[in-house]
Amino acid sequence: MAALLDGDQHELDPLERQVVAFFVDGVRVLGLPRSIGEIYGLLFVSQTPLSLDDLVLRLRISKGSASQGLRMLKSLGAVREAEGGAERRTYYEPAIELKRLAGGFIREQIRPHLESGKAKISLLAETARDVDDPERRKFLGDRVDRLETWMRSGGRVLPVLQKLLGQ
Amino acid sequence: MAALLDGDQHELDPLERQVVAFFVDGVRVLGLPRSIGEIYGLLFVSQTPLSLDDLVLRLRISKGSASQGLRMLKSLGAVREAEGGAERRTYYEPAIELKRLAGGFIREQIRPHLESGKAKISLLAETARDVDDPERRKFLGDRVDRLETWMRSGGRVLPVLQKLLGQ
DNA sequence: GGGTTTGTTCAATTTAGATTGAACAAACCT
DNA sequence: AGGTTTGTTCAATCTAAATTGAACAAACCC
Repeated sequence: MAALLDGDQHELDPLERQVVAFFVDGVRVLGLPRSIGEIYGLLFVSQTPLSLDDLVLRLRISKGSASQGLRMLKSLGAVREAEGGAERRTYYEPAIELKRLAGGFIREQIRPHLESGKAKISLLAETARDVDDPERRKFLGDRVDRLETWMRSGGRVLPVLQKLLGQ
Repeated sequence: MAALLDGDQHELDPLERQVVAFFVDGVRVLGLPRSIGEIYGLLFVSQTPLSLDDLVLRLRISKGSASQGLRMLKSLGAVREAEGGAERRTYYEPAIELKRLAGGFIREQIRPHLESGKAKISLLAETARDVDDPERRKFLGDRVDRLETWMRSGGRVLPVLQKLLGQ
């Protein structure tokens, strides 16, 4: 029978809620969905690894959300499957080294956009070269150069960022 | 009478559309609304400063969007009011120095979150100190320390970022 | 084989937040 | 004064993206 008064033993305690809320805010700043913050947050306060079903039960999110959220967190290098447990189901634990977290985010979220940005600028440069009016063409060439400078700066900054965060 | 065949002289030409689309994608990565990218993008390709009405007319966005978008862009230091023109209405031009753009973004979007993050971690630390079970308390203390380390790293990185982008 | 557990996929739904547009205010004119 | 231009505000609407949940698949059991 279902528990009376909704007195679920599944609910988060106040501390867990505080931590989860912290990470929900955190990932929003990074432009990631709320569920990512909830999942990572709960893993972060947990003393033991958690399974997908644990996340569904305690966070009251759907299996779909939990599955997709874990996939993204794995691709970011922010969670890993726990070793050991000869169990059937897999348990997850958080990566807590900033170096790894920042590295995954840069690799998965920033670099791809930087690359596609460079490609779009190349196309832009072509379009700008075909402009008839010489003065307009010159102006556009300057703007395109400016964009290329931005991208170069971005490319130079990322490795430094990674190095500084790896400590 | 309205123009026949929707042959508006207001529509963006293909090059302008390409540039606007570039910035729309760009600001989405930064978590800013589409209209911000449209406005900055059109200013960026324009050889002359543009007024709020110019933006409304050419981008076909509402006056509300244009007004709020310009306000945010001003707060980010990404646009400024053009000098000269003794006109009544104000004209805007884009800031194109990466140093200024990155500085504004860091000041307006990143630092506030970093500060509020530190505050939330302090509260978290208090909550964690009150936990009864000693083992649990120790674990949570470690996690809180980890968060504090992250924030310190973040704080150290920002000035370096600004310095590197200012070139 | 059938039954159970664990996890994935994706069309339909929900929701957060961006956009609209009408009312309002401010600054100018004659 | 009243009229016009320029820009702001904010409740209502719209839309893009996150979430759901049911169907499906895969891996194990007996």
